[in-house]
Amino acid sequence: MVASMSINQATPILKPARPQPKAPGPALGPCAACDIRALSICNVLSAGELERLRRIITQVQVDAGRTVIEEGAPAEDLFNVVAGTVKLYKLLADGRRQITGFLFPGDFLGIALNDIYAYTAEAIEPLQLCRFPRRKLELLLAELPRLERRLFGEVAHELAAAQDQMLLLGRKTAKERVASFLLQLSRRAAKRRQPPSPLPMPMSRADIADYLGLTTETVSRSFTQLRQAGLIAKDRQNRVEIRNLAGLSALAEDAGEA
Amino acid sequence: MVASMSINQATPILKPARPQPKAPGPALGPCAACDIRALSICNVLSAGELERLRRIITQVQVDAGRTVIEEGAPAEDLFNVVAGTVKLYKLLADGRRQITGFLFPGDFLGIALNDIYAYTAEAIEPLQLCRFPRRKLELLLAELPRLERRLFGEVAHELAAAQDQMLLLGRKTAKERVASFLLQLSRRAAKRRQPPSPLPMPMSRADIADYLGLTTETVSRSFTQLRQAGLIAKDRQNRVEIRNLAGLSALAEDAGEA
DNA sequence: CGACTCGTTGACTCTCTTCAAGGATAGTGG
DNA sequence: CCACTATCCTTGAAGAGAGTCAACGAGTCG
Repeated sequence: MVASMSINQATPILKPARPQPKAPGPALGPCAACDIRALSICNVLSAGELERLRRIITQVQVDAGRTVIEEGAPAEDLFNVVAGTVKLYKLLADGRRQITGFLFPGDFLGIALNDIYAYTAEAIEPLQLCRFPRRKLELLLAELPRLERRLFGEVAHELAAAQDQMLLLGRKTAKERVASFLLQLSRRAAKRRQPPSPLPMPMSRADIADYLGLTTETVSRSFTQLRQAGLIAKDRQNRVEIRNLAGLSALAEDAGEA
Repeated sequence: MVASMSINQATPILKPARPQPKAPGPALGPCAACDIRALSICNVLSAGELERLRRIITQVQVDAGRTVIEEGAPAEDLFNVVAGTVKLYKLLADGRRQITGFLFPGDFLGIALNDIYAYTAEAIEPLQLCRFPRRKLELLLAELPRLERRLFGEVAHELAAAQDQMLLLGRKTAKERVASFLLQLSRRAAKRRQPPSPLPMPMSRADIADYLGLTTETVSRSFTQLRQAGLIAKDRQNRVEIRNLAGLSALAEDAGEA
């Protein structure tokens, strides 16, 4: 029974982009210099196709704590995370919150069902985003089947992750949940070509709790238990070091997981 | 900590179809007589397109308790549920089970990520399925963009449902979970043009428990509470009647749900 | 330096689980 | 047709894991 009232007034304000620091290739504009292109949906496009995509993109920035999209609002845009961390969540009427996912650079945001966003997305860290107007993107998708396929794969991937999370929320103990969470962060960091072990933790304990279906206290206690068991450690920057990957995996993992 | 050992030996046996009772339209074969076509992915296809799809379809039947697809197995086929009920689940190494969804006639089955099924699908009732070989279907999708879009929508829908379920598993009480479950069944029945109120319950208490992240005992007790509160009732066939829709919704629902 | 937020830890509570038993229903075989 | 068994559902009593309430320490910011 967690309320998790964030004090931040989550007003959806998207700053228009700061003037781009003009990358070398003038044709591709910001895309040429984009260091997460290889991770994002853009990675299936040829130079010419990328240029077409670029034309409908707006670069936007979002301050930490601000809302990018809001549950129930008309789904007018989709986004690609270029830099920063995002949390997605749904609320119950009385304020109970469930975080359904965290997004990192390269991740895609905004797939909606009935032209209505099904969840809220809020910046944990200052964000750099690529914004795609939905209408224009849909027109483009009809002409770029590879991009559409890529997007399909993205959604299928999210679905698989959601199913893993259901297993976690429905059947794992607190300690197992935290272990699973750390391993997930580690794997995703590795995919972004970042070190898998001293893990930066931009999200708060409350965020982790609302992601894992626990309370901040229980998350904290679980961290302590894992630390005392020698599975993890913390450095001064509050990063989490994985000391015993096998042990952590044994604790977290289900029958067959990636 | 639920084990939910089902005794049934879940061997994946797909019976080749019984000889089709030859529907009037000879061209469309089984599709012409298919009474769930309007619900399924087929509903976006013209007659000619449907015929192309039909050519790659095999009709199969599955006995109750048998496995249709198995977590970890190579994803060679996709299916459309024509008749019967399916449960999808994932297992932990020690046998704990999480049911990630139930499928009813019209629902689609088998979207996989890395050509590997991410979950097991088991028949609750005897099934009638349309089987699509994945390879052939993929080739066809490239030529039938409408079908691909339809499938995309299907996956997006599943994702949204999964997010709702995460909210349920992470933050709702036992009574709220059961109420949500009943409403979900009711809505889906209505979509299939079946009466939304005396709800047939083909799944066992154990299945419901593993779907809601509870135990059979807690599910049973919650049912009793809802019954005593006058929100639901049961008839002799074990169907659940919704007596107070508003009350049930108030109990179940989050901020903004369909 | 004080006010604030965040994370940690402790003590107690409570919801749900676990363990156990009884009742209902369906299928089987004498 | 009626035991007899097996399975499922329900109910009760006791127990445990996580939640709630509360306090304290550490780091931050104005």
